[in-house]
Amino acid sequence: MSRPSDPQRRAQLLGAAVDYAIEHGLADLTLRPLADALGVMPNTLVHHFGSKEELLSAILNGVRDRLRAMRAGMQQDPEQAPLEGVWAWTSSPERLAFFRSFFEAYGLALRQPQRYRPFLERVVADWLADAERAQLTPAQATLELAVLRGLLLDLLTTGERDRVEAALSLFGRTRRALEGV
Amino acid sequence: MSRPSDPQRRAQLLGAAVDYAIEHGLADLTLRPLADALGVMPNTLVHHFGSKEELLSAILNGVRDRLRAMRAGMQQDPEQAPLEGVWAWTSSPERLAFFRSFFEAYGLALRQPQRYRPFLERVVADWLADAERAQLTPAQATLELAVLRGLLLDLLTTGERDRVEAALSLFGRTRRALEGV
DNA sequence: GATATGATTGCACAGTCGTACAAGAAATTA
DNA sequence: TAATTTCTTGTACGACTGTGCAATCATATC
Repeated sequence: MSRPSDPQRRAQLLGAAVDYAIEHGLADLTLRPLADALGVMPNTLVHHFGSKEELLSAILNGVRDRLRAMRAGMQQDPEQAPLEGVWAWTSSPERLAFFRSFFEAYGLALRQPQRYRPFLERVVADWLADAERAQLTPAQATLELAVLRGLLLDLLTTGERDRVEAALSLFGRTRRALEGV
Repeated sequence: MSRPSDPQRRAQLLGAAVDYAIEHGLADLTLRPLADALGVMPNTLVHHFGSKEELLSAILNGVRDRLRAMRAGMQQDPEQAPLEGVWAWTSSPERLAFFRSFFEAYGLALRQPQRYRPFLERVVADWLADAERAQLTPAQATLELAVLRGLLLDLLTTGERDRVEAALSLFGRTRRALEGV
């Protein structure tokens, strides 16, 4: 008796919006330029997401989901130590633009936790769940995540890959030293 | 022959603007509410800073300067290991609101590096300079900064202080283990 | 084919944005 | 006091914001 709602349409728009946001940033996002890029009217976005605020929240979740999906598809080099492998993948030049937007999203979410709670609830928990599967203790997983994200912040800030990777290598050595004790 | 320009006026306005930004956030900052809070007209801000964009850049630098000034005034407990002392000071509840804004500023700056270059140029370099004075190697200083900021991100995200501090303690142990080798 | 509903559009509106411009107030020197 | 410059204000304007409403198009069922 009626036209069924298309559940893929929202996901399709969201994917394109996430692409756009990663390229153009999140903080200054407005509906009209975004809608132009997607080839739709601003109203269409409001229709599918309710409001700009909800759209932005969905985009943040999309950025986080994309990180999770990217990491799930990551091929670990068996020659490398686990953390070094994750670092090599993470800090690869073609992914740095994404992580710039990731940290922008992270900063916005931290500033308005009630608004972006879904992002915050999983941005750490996802990693901990993966690490648990790798049989790390919560403390180990937490420390690895902190080192990884902290060093990534540094690399994005300064571009001084040698110094940053020397720090990572130092971390690897200290860890192995503890295991040897 | 003329009224002299007041060099303190700009600094005074900037200080109040930084206070306001730390309380209300940076991404959604607009001139009118800010000017209201400072008891001036929006034009006054434009007069002293040139434009909203330059004001925002000055605020970011102000946030970074405030962190530096706060850390310079930090009293280190001689009983504590250096890094644990810095962590205790950093993660103190009354400072978490500040660091929320700090990471918001950091995220915005990473997204538009040309616009906020002064912030980025010193947000890591300041720490490295301090660490060099403490006779740390660049790799050590870089790793400590990454651990500290990474764990702080985690704490701000999850509030799970026990897990985060367990990770810090683990880091301390691994470091001491390496020294012992 | 009629009909009902989702998806999209076009238009419009009220509100807010940054800021340009000109005038007044304040403060200094000649 | 007069002159000069900074600081501040008041007003105003055009641009842009998000989004509500009604109409139109598209796609399904009866």
